[in-house]
Amino acid sequence: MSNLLTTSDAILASARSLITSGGYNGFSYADIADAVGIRKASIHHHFPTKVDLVRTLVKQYRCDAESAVSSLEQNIQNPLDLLRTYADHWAQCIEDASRPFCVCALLASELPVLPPEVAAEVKAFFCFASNWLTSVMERGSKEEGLYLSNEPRVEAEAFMASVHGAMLSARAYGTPKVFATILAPTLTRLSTSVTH
Amino acid sequence: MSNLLTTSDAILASARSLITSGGYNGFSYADIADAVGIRKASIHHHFPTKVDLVRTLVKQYRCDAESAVSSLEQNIQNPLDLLRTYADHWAQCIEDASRPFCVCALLASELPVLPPEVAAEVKAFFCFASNWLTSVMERGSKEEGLYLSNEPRVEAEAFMASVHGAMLSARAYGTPKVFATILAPTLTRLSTSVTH
DNA sequence: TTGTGTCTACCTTCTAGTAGGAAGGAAGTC
DNA sequence: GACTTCCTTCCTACTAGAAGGTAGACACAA
Repeated sequence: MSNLLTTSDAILASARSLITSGGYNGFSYADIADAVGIRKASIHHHFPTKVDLVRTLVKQYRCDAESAVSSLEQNIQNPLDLLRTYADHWAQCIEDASRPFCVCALLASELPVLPPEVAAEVKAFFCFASNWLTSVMERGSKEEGLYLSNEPRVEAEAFMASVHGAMLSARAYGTPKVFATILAPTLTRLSTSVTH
Repeated sequence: MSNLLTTSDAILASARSLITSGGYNGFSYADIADAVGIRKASIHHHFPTKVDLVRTLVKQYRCDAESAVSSLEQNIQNPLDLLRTYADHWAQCIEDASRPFCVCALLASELPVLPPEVAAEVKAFFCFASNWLTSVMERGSKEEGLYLSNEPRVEAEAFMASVHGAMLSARAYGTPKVFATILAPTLTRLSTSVTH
């Protein structure tokens, strides 16, 4: 019941935290029950099956990202600043350990064993992120601020891959700073071109 | 037993394939028993616990990588060619779907819920890969062939992150070719520097 | 009086792991 | 050669606990 959020929200929040730790098969309804302070059966009332829960979670994650992106676009016009803000967002999440991993990046690694409904939502997130980054790259190269060496779509995919790979490295080394260290050169390269 | 490999090798091979599909919590001894054609209890004879099995697997994976790298170094001198071969290796694995993911990259995403012994082996692999790539970058910038915009260590980490992120994208989109598409610009950038 | 949220109690299936025995080979002893 | 002993490998049969999920009752509010 509702202190700040509804039980259903608390379940989703707990599930997200558990998924970012260990993926789809790394948590159970019992774990959520412990974290939220209710019984397993109560979770089934809100989300009849685990698939329902995670599908809802990923869909909501994507919707949140979509609205965050559109409010970002209203506040920041410069494409390079948009990319910087995007990278900073993840850098902060990793430093704070609040949300140390992108839910969808983590679930993507488990894709072959994910229930199809969940897998579809994860794919949809990748498409959304790629499309947005591509649009930012396009604007940056047409207008000003970004120097692309390849087509916008390719630069977008490469940028997203760097972000996801850097998350993995930060987790593997246990040193959050490595995320920013990896991303900084990528951003520098997009903002200017050095001659040899 | 023993057509081409011992039972113990067959178990390890099966476990690796299962881990690359769904991670540490994504497979069970029953899955391996089905795949290898023996009973669960027989697996426990070779690897008393699941931790034993996966620790052995990851350690062997790292040792294989170390010997593969040192034989690579004997055949290929040019640093850029080394990086290209490294990227090609993974591109082929992903295309063939034989080993579509680096075991350690996948396990790294689950690190927080991994048994400590396994987590330590995964970290050791990251350190090995990073050290090797750093040495390649150093040689490439000192001798010839590579144009680095940053310190060798940073370039190495960024390169590794690109590889891991590209694996994730290839899996998410279900299109293996995206791996090569993402890596190609990175290799081009290291091989030459474009002016604007 | 109908719906919502929670509970206890239970079910089935899967989980890693154990106990103990059967089969077979290798090696030593007579 | 025959016998014993040991070791390895695999088996059947089992355990305890965790997994996802269900049934049905209680409380309370609209």
